[in-house]
Amino acid sequence: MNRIPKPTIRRLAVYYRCLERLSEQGEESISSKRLAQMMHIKDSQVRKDLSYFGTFGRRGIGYNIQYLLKEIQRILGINKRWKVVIIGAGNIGQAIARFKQIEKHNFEIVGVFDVDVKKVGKKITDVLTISSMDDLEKFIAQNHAEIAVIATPAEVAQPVAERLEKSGIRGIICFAPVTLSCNVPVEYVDITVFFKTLVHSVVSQEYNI
Amino acid sequence: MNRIPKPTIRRLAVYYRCLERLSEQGEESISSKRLAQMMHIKDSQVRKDLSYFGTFGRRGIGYNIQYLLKEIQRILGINKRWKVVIIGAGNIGQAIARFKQIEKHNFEIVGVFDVDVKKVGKKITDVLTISSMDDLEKFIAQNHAEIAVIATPAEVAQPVAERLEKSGIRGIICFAPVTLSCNVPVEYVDITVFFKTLVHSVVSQEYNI
DNA sequence: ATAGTTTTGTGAAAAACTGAACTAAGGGGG
DNA sequence: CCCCCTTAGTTCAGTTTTTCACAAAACTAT
Repeated sequence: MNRIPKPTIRRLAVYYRCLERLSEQGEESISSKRLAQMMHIKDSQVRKDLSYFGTFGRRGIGYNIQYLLKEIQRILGINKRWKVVIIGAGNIGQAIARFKQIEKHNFEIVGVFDVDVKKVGKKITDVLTISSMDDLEKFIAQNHAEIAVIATPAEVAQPVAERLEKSGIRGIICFAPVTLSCNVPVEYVDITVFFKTLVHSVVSQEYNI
Repeated sequence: MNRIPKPTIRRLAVYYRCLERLSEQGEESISSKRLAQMMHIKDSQVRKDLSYFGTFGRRGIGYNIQYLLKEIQRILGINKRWKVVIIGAGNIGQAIARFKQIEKHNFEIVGVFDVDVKKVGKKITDVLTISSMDDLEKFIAQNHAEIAVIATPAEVAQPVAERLEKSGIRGIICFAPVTLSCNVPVEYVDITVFFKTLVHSVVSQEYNI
């Protein structure tokens, strides 16, 4: 199987989002052209992206929305429920824990952990209470959590990642501003990086006038 | 001036983060090789990225950390203080408003807005109180805010973006799961997309064994 | 049927990005 | 001073990703 571009995977997740929206609006099918317009990309990009995985459309017609949703679900691996633990109950950790959208997309937050003993026991939502870091490994094993969110300060992110990996976690979303060394896939989300790249676009636009 | 790759800009923000860390540790200079190792990329990539903007190092020696920090600051446009408004005081909006890292990086959150009249007047931090959407345009003009964070539900993101653009906002960070139509730069941060791309890596790893 | 229109899937070309290799500096030690 | 090691800047080749362009398929109307 030939390699699939990383940007293609990202776009697949965005196609999914568009298709959900269209589905809610009662639409039944869509063309690559319209889907591309929704995302401000080229229609050929949409078709190429999908063609990496098979043929899902019908010439002259377009794509059946429900069918394509199912297929993208399968391709991305979101056709099963994933259990997620969050490490670090600061601003970001708590926001993620409370973020409804994640639950809706087949991710279930099963635990939130913090080193701060004053935070342990505090309720985050109706069903989530902050646990102690001491219980991390046991909890992950007992609950079969496979995904972890690192929302700790940068200094402790690496050791935390190592504990997670040893406990059987299979993928990490890292909000800490560090590059981790570990053998499971990691997605980095450094919020400040988005701010910085944004202002670069803002200031460099000035010269293009 | 020839176009600069978007990935280069993103990496520049990450170089900055690494240099800050090194600076805190009392380091004075660094080689492209070590910087590359910190980020798990190739050293030639580091040199290539920097060379788009000038020559900042000394052969045989490396880069002076303080000098390179200043230069990247200038390149990215974070050598001035940017005023930021946040639209939507839900989970994400509030978390961003309270997020210390952003303030540290020369972004100042000056206002938080929500349509919910029950939220208006509520304190988010010592200095931030939720304002009414009715006051948005006047507030942006009076406070000279240039950056906005959209943390609203998807349905209202587009009209909000249009109001922001008309009010003089020059760049938008969009947490809402939509693609906006507007004439100012936008950075999209759809948290659920990160979860989805992550699990794709996780499941596709299974086959690569 | 047949012609016309729409739209997919795909191979090939173009563009964008990365990486290896080379050249030129810079410093240290004998 | 000369040799050797280190490391930045640059060039060019290789790889990846996007875009183009067109054949094939499917529907509509006549």
